[in-house]
Amino acid sequence: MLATFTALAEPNRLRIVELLRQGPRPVNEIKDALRLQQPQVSKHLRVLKEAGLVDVQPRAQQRLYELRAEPLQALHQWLEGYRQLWDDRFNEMDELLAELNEKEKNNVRKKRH
Amino acid sequence: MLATFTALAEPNRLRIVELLRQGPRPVNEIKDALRLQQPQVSKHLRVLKEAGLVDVQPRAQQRLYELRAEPLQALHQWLEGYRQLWDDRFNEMDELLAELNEKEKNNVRKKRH
DNA sequence: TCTGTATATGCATTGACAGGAATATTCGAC
DNA sequence: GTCGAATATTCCTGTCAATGCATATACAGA
Repeated sequence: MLATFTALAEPNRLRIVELLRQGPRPVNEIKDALRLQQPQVSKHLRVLKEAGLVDVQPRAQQRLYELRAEPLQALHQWLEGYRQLWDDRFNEMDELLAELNEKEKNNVRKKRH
Repeated sequence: MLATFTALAEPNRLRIVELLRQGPRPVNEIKDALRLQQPQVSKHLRVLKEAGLVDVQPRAQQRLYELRAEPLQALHQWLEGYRQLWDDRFNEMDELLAELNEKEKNNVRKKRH
């Protein structure tokens, strides 16, 4: 998870990932599409690869880089654990709990006096 | 998006977010739970706040920090755009496209000869 | 108003990392 | 095996950000 965030926390790497969403690309195409220098592209791709975000397949002297599903899927799943923050179903549950808490407070007050 | 990744690309900040998943917490509680020094907690919370990931509500001299839904939901949604990478429904579509491509290639060959 | 508690900020140090330029490697074509 | 195209690596430099420590601010209570 951390590794994924770290890899994506760099503007050009994020752009590369967004580009690769449309399919595998050789280094040169990435370089042209994003107006980067070739060495920087290679370096960013290295980082992305080490983070497991991309895979390479050699095609003659070219290297086709493609997105890997796993880390992104894992991230997606991780966020599911936070769904309660915005999901209505859970907001209803919140209200339910709030109600229960209200009653509880009242009970406590009654006991105190 | 980038801002969210940047904010979460730091181990202790990620831990803070994961802790806050269980509900709002004052600074001191975070500090104790994660064994950090109070100033660093405040600083990390500042970054998280500037990234829109948390909100604060003063409670006397305490500050309750709580997660905000929006950036995480946005991230979740962003990942939906990559779902095709792992979603079976889309894999089937891939196969379909691959089939079409095969046929196309054959057509091209026929035209050439 | 003084005190203690909770939190924030300032400053100095340090390490990580991105960019640029030059160079190295790989591999197919001839 | 030489050449050129595609890609990777190295070295250098500057910048940014995390940490530790010290200190400042905010606020409640006596």
